[in-house]
Amino acid sequence: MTPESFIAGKAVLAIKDLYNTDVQPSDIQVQVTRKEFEGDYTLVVFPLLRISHSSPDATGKAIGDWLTTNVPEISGFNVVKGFLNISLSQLWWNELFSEIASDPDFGVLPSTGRNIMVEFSSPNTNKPLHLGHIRNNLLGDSVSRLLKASGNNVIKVTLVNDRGVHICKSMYAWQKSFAGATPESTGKKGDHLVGDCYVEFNNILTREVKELVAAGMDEETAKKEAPCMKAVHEMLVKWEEGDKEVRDLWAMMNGWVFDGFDQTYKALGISFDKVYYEHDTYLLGKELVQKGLENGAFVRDPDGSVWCDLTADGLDRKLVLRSDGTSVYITQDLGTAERRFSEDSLDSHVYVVGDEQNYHFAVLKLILKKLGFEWADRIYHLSYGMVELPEGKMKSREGTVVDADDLIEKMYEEAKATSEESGKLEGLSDEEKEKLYRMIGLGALKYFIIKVDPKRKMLFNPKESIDFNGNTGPFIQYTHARICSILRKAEERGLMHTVAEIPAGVELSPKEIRLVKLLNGYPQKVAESAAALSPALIANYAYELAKEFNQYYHDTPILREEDAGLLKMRLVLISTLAAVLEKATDILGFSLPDRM
RNA sequence: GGUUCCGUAGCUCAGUUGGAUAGAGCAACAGCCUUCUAAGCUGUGGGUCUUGGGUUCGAAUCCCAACGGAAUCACCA
Repeated sequence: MTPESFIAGKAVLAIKDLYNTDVQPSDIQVQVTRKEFEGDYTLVVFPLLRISHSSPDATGKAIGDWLTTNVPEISGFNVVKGFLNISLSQLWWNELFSEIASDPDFGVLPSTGRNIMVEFSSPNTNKPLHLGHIRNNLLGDSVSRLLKASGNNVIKVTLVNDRGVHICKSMYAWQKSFAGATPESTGKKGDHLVGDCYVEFNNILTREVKELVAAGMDEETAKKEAPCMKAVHEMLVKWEEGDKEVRDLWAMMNGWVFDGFDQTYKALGISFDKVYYEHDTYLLGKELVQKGLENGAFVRDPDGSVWCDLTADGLDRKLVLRSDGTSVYITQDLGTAERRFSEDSLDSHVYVVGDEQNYHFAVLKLILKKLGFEWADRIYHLSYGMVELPEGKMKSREGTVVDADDLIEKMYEEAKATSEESGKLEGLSDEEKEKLYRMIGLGALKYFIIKVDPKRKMLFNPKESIDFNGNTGPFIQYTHARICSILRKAEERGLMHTVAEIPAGVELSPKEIRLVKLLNGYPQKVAESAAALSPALIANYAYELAKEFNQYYHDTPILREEDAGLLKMRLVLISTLAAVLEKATDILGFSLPDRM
């Protein structure tokens, strides 16, 4: 039981006794007392005034008196402007502390038995990953970990967009300008090579459009009539027909890209349980069109196209099948959703996709509902904002994208430079050092991305890069390293630190109580965070906990403490802190070093 | 134009069922390493929470309007 609910429960009894009125514990507002006031938890009395028919102060005092008299765990109170600040006894804190410290599964929520699929990353295979993809990947990975920590079975999947015009463009440009070039021959990572082809295609297109416009054609038409565009569409048709030459080229170039992506995923520490490829799934959903026509959800226009009318829901009419009988993007999304829910017995499905597709997902859910799928309500679009640069959106054509591989490497370099400067890593092997630099660089990057509320767009300034001081991943890593350092030294001295060894009657200081309070809030934070699909809440929690420890560390002796009981208690406390920090950052997707 | 989202310190961001004097980090300035790791700690300055109304004991938070920004509304994916 949390202290909040404990106090609320007792307050219910107090109100019954004092005012002869029945209220529910949920009617009682209890929050952690703000730093500047004395007390541990605060009961807000304003909502109770209509029951007490008395002033805020008098009501607070009456309830406070009742609680201190009747509840041994409550040791005192004060009332400030309608806020009843309650202090809990040392005994209470000792018990709560040992409960938390002795539970190895603290913060692991009970199993829900629910199967949740999380789709994220879902890259196109015509260019390498950039910072925008990093946000998607890190969010998806972290949300998966979060949902798992809250007791769900999580299936991480990605849908690779490996077919379509975009990849044909790269293929065409390769034939035209790069024929024969391979990752091996150029020494380029495969996805980057294919990305170069894509850029080259745009150069060709621009050139051709310019010529056509110079010859008197308007730009719109020129973009369609350009020889390279026509060639690309021809290529797409050939691909669909299964033309061997086109398919071979496609398979080869996609292979390069997959190799490149694998390296990036590995560097980010990200993996999937299942990989879907669009060339396998893009025809799904057609049978659902038939179903929709039968149950009246869809209508067929005279030209043969099929639509879903969503105007009654405040949206537009949505095309689900072209007049030529081919499907559109949403058709395959309908089909894949249906297939996944039945194949994997899903209870819900989270799609990590940028907020530019909010409309698409609103439409998707609505149509699925109209098709009669009750699970449509359990589809969640984890919509996140774009990553912007100081000069605005990233534009691959203007060369303003922040490349994922470059950024990861840069973070590693900075971690290395900072570490070498500090000179604290003496005695570690080169291999261990390398591992550490990677860990710190990745921690900095991941925390930087994850700490921001997903739904907000965020800004990345390449010039300022990502900090290693202050509210950052390395700060949390550093905190952990500090704790480990103390525990190492304690071990060298043969000092054990188990809850059982703490003598009875050891008193927690106000700062220690603050730490226990924070620790105590962790499970609830996980639950809240999962409900909101926002790992940012965990990130902020981890920072708060680390910050609180550093303040505590600064003015509280641990190994130098002479009182053996206090020393034991403090060792237990800091090892519990380290454990919770590890759990929290594990959800965020990065690791904490033992030293740095 | 319709719909949706956003607007908090110079900058980047917290602030979640409405609660006390709106908080961190960065940047600036002033301190703290002979003492458990200074990637740390302490302090100073910095705010019309875009604006104006409303709801109420109480609003950054909820409602309405205005202003500013973003996304989207394809027989594209």
